[in-house]
Amino acid sequence: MARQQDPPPQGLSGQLTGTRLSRDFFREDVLDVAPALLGATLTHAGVTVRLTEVEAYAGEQDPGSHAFRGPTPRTEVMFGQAGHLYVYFTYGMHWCANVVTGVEGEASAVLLRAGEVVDGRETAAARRPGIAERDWARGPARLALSLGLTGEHTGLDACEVGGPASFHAPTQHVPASRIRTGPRVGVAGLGGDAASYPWRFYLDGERSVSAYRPAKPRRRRAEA
DNA sequence: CAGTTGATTCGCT
DNA sequence: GCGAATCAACTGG
Repeated sequence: MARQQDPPPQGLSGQLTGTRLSRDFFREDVLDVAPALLGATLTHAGVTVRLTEVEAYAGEQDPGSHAFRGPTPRTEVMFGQAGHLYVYFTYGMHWCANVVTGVEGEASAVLLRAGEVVDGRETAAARRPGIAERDWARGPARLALSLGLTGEHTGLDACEVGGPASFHAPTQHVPASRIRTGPRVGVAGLGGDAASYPWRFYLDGERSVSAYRPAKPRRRRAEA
């Protein structure tokens, strides 16, 4: 088959997205890739989301990572090639999407936590019936839903030219002063030490990013 | 706005 | 079995 052109990120007679992110971009250290993804876009299934919040997970060295206890059928893709998607199921009902980073075997990945829909709004609206636009991709499960990403898409190579998913760099430079960091959200296995891993990165002042909410230990209902 | 709660399936011990 | 990288709906301010 003839070599396909990089599919234009849809609609938007122009410059909503920058150059496509290559596999080399994702092969770098996850702590470098994660902040560099802020302001970048992910396009899949007719919708483009501009990323405003991500989290870094550093493979087998990271007690918060699904890869911490080594490869399993679920996490196998994390140990593979950078630029592939790792989409996992949680809380009995939600899908969340990551992109694998680093060298093969390292199992690091960036969780895509929030963004704003910048193209394919009709499609996104249909996928998020009755939900306010600012909430369409606010939160990892909502973001995956807006993009139509589920477990079927785990292992999908977002760097494959002509493939169904692609990342593109921000059109405008994102100043470092707009990037904030903080503890990761809802991560178990850290023994309350989430603050030791300030690997959540977000753009300050974005409506699609809510302020950090400490995960309050769930108080078992009504004492006495 | 902040805080609380039930929903519901899978992965791993 | 247990608990999860969460969400939507609801309450009260």
